[in-house]
Amino acid sequence: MDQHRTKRRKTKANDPSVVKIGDKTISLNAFLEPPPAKPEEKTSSAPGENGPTTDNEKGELQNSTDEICEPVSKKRSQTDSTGPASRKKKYQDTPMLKARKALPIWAYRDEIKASLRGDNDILLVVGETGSGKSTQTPQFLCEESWCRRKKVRVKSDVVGVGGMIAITQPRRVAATTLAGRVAKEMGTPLGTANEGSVGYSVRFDHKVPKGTKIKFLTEGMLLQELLRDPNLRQYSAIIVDEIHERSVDVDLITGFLKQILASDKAGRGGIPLKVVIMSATADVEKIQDFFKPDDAPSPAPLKLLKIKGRQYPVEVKHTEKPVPDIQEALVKKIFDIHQHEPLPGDILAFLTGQEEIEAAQHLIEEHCATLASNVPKLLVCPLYGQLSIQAQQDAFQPAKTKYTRKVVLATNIAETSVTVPGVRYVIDCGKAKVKQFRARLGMESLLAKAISKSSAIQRTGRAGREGPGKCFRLYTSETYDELQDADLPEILRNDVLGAVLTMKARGINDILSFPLMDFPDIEAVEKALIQLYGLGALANDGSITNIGRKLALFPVSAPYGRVLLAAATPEFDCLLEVIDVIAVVTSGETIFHQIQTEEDSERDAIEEARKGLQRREGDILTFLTTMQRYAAENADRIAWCRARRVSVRNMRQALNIRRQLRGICVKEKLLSEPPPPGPQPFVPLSPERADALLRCFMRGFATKTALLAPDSSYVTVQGKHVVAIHPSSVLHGQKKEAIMFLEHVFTQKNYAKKVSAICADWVVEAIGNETNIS
DNA sequence: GAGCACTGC
Repeated sequence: MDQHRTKRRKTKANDPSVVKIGDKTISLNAFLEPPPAKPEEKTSSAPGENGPTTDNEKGELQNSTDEICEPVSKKRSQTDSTGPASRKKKYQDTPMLKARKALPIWAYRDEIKASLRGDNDILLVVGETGSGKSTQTPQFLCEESWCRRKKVRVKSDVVGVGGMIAITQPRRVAATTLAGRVAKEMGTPLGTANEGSVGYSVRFDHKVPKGTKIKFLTEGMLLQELLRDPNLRQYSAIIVDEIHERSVDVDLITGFLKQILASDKAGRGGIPLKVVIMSATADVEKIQDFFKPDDAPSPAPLKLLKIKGRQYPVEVKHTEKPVPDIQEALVKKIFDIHQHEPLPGDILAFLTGQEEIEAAQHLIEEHCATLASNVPKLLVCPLYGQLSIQAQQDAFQPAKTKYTRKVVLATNIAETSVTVPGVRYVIDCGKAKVKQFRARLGMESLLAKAISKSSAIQRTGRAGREGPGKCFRLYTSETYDELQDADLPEILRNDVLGAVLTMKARGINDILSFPLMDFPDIEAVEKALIQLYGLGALANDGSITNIGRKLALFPVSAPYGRVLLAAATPEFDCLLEVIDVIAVVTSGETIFHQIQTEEDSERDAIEEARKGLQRREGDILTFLTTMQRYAAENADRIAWCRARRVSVRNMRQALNIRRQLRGICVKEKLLSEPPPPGPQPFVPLSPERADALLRCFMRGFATKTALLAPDSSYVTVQGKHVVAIHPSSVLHGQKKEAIMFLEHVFTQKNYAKKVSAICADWVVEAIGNETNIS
C-alpha cells in the first residue's frame, strides 16, 4: 500500500531530464540531444509493416512468405493454367523451391522419408521454431509409395484406405494459414480451384478440395473424425504437430493412435497407419516411452530426429536478487532499456493479467508524461484476449510517430497464440495465470503461478524473431533453476468430463486402461463418471447411453448438451432460445466489454443502451435478449455492438455457433426444420417462457445452485460452500432466494458467474430427482 | 466490484 503511494508521488518529479522509479533515478540526457541520423533511418524502416495476428508457426511463415512467395505469385497465371501433373517440373529451381531447400529441415528430407519405409510406422521429430517442420514434413511424405490410396477388403466390404496425410494443429489460424502456405508451395493455391493437393478443416471452415493429399486440421476436428471412423481409413499418415503444448485433445489423439498402431490393422484392411509426432521442445523421453509397444520383448527405441531452428541469439539476464515488487521492477526495466538500448527495438513484457497490465500501463504513462518533448517516446500497448480486435491491432502496428519505442504489455497470449513484430527486448515476470479444476470441490481456480522452464524459454525466444535480442527475467537464475521443466498438461488441470465422454463415445469402456501420457487423478475421473451418469449419458453399468452419444456430437460441454436435449422435449419446448444462450456463453469469456475506463458521459450512454439488454431474471435471460436483439439488427451490427460495448468478435462467433447448433439439431431431428435465415424481429420472452428456459437449464446445472442463507450469503447446494455473485453478473449485489450459475471459479474469492434467479422449489425438486436416480 | 490462453459436425 505504502509503496504504491510512494511510486505515485515520485512520478510527479518535473525535471524532464530524469525519471525516478522507486529509489532509482534514470537520466535521460542521452535522449535530450537532437536525435542522430542513424536511428531515424532505422526507425523509418522499422520491421513488421503489417503485424500479423498469428500463431507462432504462422507468424514465422508469414515473415518468410512475403519474401519467398512474391516471384511465384507473379507466375500465378501460368501455374493456374497448368495441370497438377506438370506442376512438379515447373517448380524446379523456382525461388520458392530454393527457399524450401534453405530450411533447416530440408537436410533431413531423405532421412525422414526413409525412416517411415518398411515396417517402421512411427517417427518423432523435434524441430525448433523456424525449422520448417510443419510445412515440409507432410510434403516429404506425400510422395512416398505407402501414401497411395489402396482398395482393400475389410470384413466383406471392399473399401479404400489411405491416400491422405492429416496434420493436426492446436489452433485454427495455424491450420488454415499453414494449409495456405503449403498449397502455394505445391502450386495449388487454396480456394482458387475445386481440385488441389492441400486442404484444411477447422470449425466453421472446411476446404478439402478433390484430390487433397495433405489436410491440416485442428485437434478437435480429428477427434470428431475418430468418433465416426475409429480406424481413420482416409489417412495413410497422421502428423501430430505441437504435441508439447499437451492439450487434452492431443493427449486423447495420441491415445487413440497408440491403439491403432498396436491393433492387428484389420479395420484398415491390413494397411498400416504411419504416425509422426512433432514437438518444439526436446524433452521427448515421455513421448518415446509412451509409444513403445507394451508387449515388445526388447523394444527398439523410437526413431528420433532433432532439427535446429532458425532463431537469432537472445541474451538472457536474470536479476541478482528476488524482486519484491514486480510492477516497480518492470517499469524500472522498461525505462532502463529505453535509455540504454538503441532504436528501433520494441519491448514485449509478459504479465499475468489485465489488472496488472492496466496498472503497469498507468505507471509507465505517468512517467512518460514527464519526458521532454524531444525525448524518444514510449508507446504503451496492452495486449490480452478480451481486448477488442481494434485495440489488439495497435499492438501489432509499428509506432506511427518517429523516435517512438513501443512497449507491448501482454498476457500469455503473446507466448504462443500471436507474434508481435518488431520485438527485440522481452521482459518476463516469471508468472502466468493458470486455470485448475478442483474435482473435489467441483470448481475451478484461476490463480497466478510460476511458469515452467519451457515457458520461460518460449518467452525468451520472442526477442529473437527478427534479430539478436535480449531477455530480462524479473527473477534470479536460482529461481529459474527451480522452475518445473514443463507446464502441467491440460488433462491434469481441466475437468475431464469431456475427455471421459469422448472415450466412452468411442467405445472405451474401461477408462482406466486407456493409454494416456499422463493419467488424471482417479478422483477426477470418478467425479466425471458420476456427473455423466447424473446427466443420463451413462447407464448403470457405465456404458454409454443414446443420450451420451448425442452429447458427444455437440460442440459444447456435456451439461450444455443435456440442456439442448431437454429443450427439445414438449415439456420445455424452447430449443431456439437455448441455442441462442449457449451460443453466447460458449463464444468467449464474456460478450460485455468492461466500461470502467470510459469517460463519465460515455459510460452513462453505454449503460443506457445496455438497459435494453439486461433482464432482472439474470444473465441467461440477458444473454438471450442480447443475442435476439443483435440478430434482429439489420442495419449496422458493428455500430450496434460498439454503442453497447458488446464484443463484435464474440457475437460473430456466437452467430456461427448458433448456425452450427441449429444444423446439428435439424440433423439429429431435435428441430423439425431450420429456422428462416436472416434477421428476425425481436419479440421479448413472456415470463412463462422465461421460467421454462431456466427450468430447462436446471437439467444440466442442478448441482450448480445455491440458496440464500439467513446471513444473506449464498451457500451452494453441492458442497455447502459460500459463494458470491461475480461483479460481471446483472445479479451482482442482489439477494434472491436461490440462484443457478453456469460457472464456478475461485479467483479473489469463491465466485458464481453467469447467474440466474430461480425458485428454491426447483432445487428441492432437482435434488429429489438426483437422489431417486442414485 | 472483476475476467490466462486455446478448441469442437
